[in-house]
Parts: sequence; C-alpha cells; structure tokens
Amino acid sequence: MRLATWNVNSVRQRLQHLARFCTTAAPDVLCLQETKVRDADFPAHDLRDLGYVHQVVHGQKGYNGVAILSRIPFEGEGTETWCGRDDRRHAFVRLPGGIELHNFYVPSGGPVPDPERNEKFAHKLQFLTEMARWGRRGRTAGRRLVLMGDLNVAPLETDVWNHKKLLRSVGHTPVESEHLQRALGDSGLIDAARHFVPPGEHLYTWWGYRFPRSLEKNYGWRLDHVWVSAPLLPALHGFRVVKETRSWERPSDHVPVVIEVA
DNA sequence: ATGGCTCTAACATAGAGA
Repeated sequence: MRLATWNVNSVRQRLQHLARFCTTAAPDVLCLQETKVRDADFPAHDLRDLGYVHQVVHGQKGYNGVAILSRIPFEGEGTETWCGRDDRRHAFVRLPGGIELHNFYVPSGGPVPDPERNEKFAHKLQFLTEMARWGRRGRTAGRRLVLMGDLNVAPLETDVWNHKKLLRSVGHTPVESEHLQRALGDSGLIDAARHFVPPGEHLYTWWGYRFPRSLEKNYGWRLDHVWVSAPLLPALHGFRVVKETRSWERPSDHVPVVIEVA
C-alpha cells in the first residue's frame, strides 16, 4: 500500500498537478493539507475520476482544510479539532489491515517567534503540546499507526538549508523543534524520513515562494513529515520526496512525500 | 529591518502562509 501526503496550497488550483502526480506516483491513499475550500465546493468528482472514490473531506472557506483520498475503502473515519478552535487541521481513517492513518496540518505560527507578542506562535506551541499529549494516551502502543502531514517545523539542523541563519525564523526555532521532538518522542513513533535518510544528510519538502529562486538555490525546509509506529516498521519499505512537482507550472510550495507499507 | 510570491475573498486590497 502506497501512502502520500501533500500540502497542495489550494486543491482547486492544483487539480492538474494532482492528476499528474496521481497518475505517475499512483498513491493508494493521499492526505492533503491546505485545501482552502468549504466541503460543499470540494472538487470531489474530479478526484473520484482519478480513482479516489473514498474521501474524507474536512475543509473551511479560504484557509486550512485537510482531506484523505483513497482507492481503498475505509473501515472507519473521523475528524478532530484542536486548541478549542474550529480550524480544519486533522482527519483520520482506519484502513484494511488495521492501519490507523492520521492527517495533520499544524499551524504555521505567524511571523514572530514569541508567544507573548504573537498569538499565532502561541497557538502553534499549544497545538504541538496537545499533539504530544494526544500521542501519549496509549494511542500508539502496539498499534499500526501512521501520522503524516504538514507539521510546519523543520526540527533538525539538516532540515533547513542554513541552520544558523534560520535559528530565529518561525519553523526552525529551538522551542518549536523541542515541541515537535517531544510529540514524536512521547508518542513512540518513528520519523520515517530519517529512518531512510540519515540525519546528517539535508532533506527538504518545502521551497518558499518569497525567497527569490529558492528552488534553484535549494533553499529548502523539511516541513512535511511521516511518522510510523514500531509495529509498522517491518512493513515500511519505501520513502520518497517527489521534488519534481516543485518545478511544474504554478506549483504548490510543498512537494509530496510517499511511503510504501507492505 | 523589510520584502520577496501565491492564494482566497470578493472586486481593491488585505490577510495568511512560514
């Protein structure tokens, strides 16, 4: 079974790219973030035509929004809200074989990495704290679980193109990295990317629009993550960042991440 | 210290992304 995650930065703007990606990479299940559309306007038919007839859609007008698209029937599905808000940032399904798949979109955190001065940064830290608590509740022990999505934190030095330069930039501050690593550690989940790509090697999934020629200069960040539980690790056979989508015409700033689970 | 670019909502520009 092939699972993918992709922050598409508007599902309606990215339909051609989704068709191209799904035709070539052929994921069985695809987690989307930043769909930016209310459920009534979600392009369900276009995605059904690509073979993704099973869909969990959890969106809102203009911002946020997650969806899980699948060729494989779900055995269960749901959504959750976080930090006492109605933001659409989390959906999950149960797949055949008892695999629990969670799709997350963590808040970006605004421009200033100070929770006293920036409410969005405080919200981000609170979200990561709630994630750590959520993962701890015996949710992962002995279970076949995959957590994937745009977690909006690049926790390792090699997860950004210039560690020293970006230490005070939101997404790579020590407090965010600590929060993310705590959520990972407390959950007992394994960072699938770093299972395949050693921590000493640079690895990115996002190249910003605003920095001139960020892709050509490879000024990237690893913001999109896949975590798997220990019982699934023997079945985890492949990991790939599909960087080429970033050079397609009018791309998302994020690229897909794909794993294979036997 | 700031903005760079892209998208949405709604029709000119402002907010969000990270």
